[in-house]
Amino acid sequence: MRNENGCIRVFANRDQIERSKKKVFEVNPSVSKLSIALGLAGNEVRLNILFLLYEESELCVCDLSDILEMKAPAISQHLKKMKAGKLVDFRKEGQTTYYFLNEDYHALFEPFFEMIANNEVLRKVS
Amino acid sequence: MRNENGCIRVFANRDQIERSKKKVFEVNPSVSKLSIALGLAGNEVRLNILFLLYEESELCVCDLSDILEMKAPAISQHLKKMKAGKLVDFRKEGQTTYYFLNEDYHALFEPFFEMIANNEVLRKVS
DNA sequence: TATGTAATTAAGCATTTGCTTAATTAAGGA
DNA sequence: TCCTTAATTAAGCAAATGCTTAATTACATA
Repeated sequence: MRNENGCIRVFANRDQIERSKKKVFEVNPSVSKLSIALGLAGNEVRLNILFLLYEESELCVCDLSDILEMKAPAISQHLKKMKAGKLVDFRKEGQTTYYFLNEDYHALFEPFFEMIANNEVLRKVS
Repeated sequence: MRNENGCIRVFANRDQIERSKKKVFEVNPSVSKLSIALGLAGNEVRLNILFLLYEESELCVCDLSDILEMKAPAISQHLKKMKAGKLVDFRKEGQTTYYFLNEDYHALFEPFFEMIANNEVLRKVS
């Protein structure tokens, strides 16, 4: 009973496999969207940026550059990615660009930001 | 007023910068841990695996290979990373290895899994 | 108009990621 | 023992990531 991926076993739970395949197909839009958002948040620099925007409401590139002690282009490129993913939005004031959290992602990630603020992320883990 | 990262402005909010720098330093352990976890979950294949383990309680490499229609080594390598990050754990039964969600990460990601199950992740976004 | 600042974009590069195929390890059954 | 199966590991490689410095754009102001 070989399939195209090399698994051969006789005793697979065919119902479970078929049910799961259907499920994966159905939820694909959600998984796809969420994996992009989590991937963007899943970088230490970007998570710091998101957390700082959560705490301070809004910050400009130069602020973030000062706070995180990184060069402006590096910060700008991270913000560009998060802007493309809609995690953050911005407003311009003169030559300054202020970034802030997108409302939906603010809500989505708020529990994580609160955990970070209280420094209680996965206390039990490693 | 140039600093080492090239930002020059006179009108920076020094209090805000200093307060934020201190905060970033303090919460670093949480941010670091969480960014690793989110980075692991922030991949479409791995998020599918985590969601499937949430839905089915446990699955072996061959099951996941069948469901996701990917070769066993690819699945195995993803599981290896998540095992290293403690997101998943496993038990052996004969020559079969069953993987399941780590308890703490089950709790941490449960809201996301529920959103996926109901296909209601960021309905409003893009 | 000329100069300086904020931000972005471009180009280059080392590192990481995620797959592939092949080889290896380990367990079960004839 | 020999053969099959489950899983992992190794090796190779194309693509993506994340920084750097340099160049460019846009705005403010002397």
